[in-house]
Amino acid sequence: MRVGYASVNRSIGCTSARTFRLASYSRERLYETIGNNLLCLLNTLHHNVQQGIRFFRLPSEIVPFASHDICQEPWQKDFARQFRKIGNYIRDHDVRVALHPGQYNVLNSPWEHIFEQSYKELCYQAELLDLMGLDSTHKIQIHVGGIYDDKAASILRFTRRYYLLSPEVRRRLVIENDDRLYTLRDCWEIYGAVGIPIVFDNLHHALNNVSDSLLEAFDAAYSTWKGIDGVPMVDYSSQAAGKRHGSHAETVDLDDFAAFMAQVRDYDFDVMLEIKDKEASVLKVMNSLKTL
DNA sequence: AGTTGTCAAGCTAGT
DNA sequence: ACTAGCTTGACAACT
Repeated sequence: MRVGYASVNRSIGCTSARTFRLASYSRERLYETIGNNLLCLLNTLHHNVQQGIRFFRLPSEIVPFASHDICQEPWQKDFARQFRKIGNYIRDHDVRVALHPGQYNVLNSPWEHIFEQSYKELCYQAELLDLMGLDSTHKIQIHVGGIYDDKAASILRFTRRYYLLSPEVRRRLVIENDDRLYTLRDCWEIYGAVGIPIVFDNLHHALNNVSDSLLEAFDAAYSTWKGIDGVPMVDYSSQAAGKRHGSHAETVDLDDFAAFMAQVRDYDFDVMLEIKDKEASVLKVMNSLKTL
């Protein structure tokens, strides 16, 4: 089992999510930023590997504005060597990476241009992984989208849009149950229609479910992953004490985590921690697993 | 050097 | 009609 964290390392002093304002866009600014982001990414992966961390969510901002109309630069060609180098490092060290586009990525929007824009972002993210030469176990994870007063119609719209996606995007795309709109059971319905794997999120399930137990939901999500997808991915987070529902805790609660693991001990999966202190919690969890 | 409003973008629920 | 909050963090303009 790999244990990972999202996007930004808190201790090494660089970030591979540097960006800039659209108003200050220029080819020079873009290339300088991509160059720095890729250097930091390799640095981050290296630090992860040295600590035994082999699961990492890449930031969406590695190439800022890549899916925006303003970006016409051939960055794919101009940074091909750097991408290949990072991909080689990932494969050589048995690291798994994933991507998680932001809240503006909505495949099932009734508005065609929002779908088109979301699709462009997915193409960019798939391209990142393709340029690294990574196989289909390296995923892109999204939420189902909006409801628009008609969940059944919106689920149907998602499935229709899914078939419009390129094979390069589809082989990597997975959906996650969210904290308010689409439950694991809703995701399961979509899986039944198009066969897309489901990422189980424990906190979202706790906040948003019909009547399914954690184990029922986990098992259902688990069964949607095929060999070509790699072992299932799971998002794990703890509720921040005293904060509003759904906000992520500052650091992992090892008792909660142990209770979670006790329920799913028979499954092999990779777990992504969505916890504010990032790799610090990963190290805590990895350490606790030795004695579990 | 530190602070804070804003950032390319969508949607929902609550005021 | 408007806004906080979302997987979030970082930029840039101001003290």
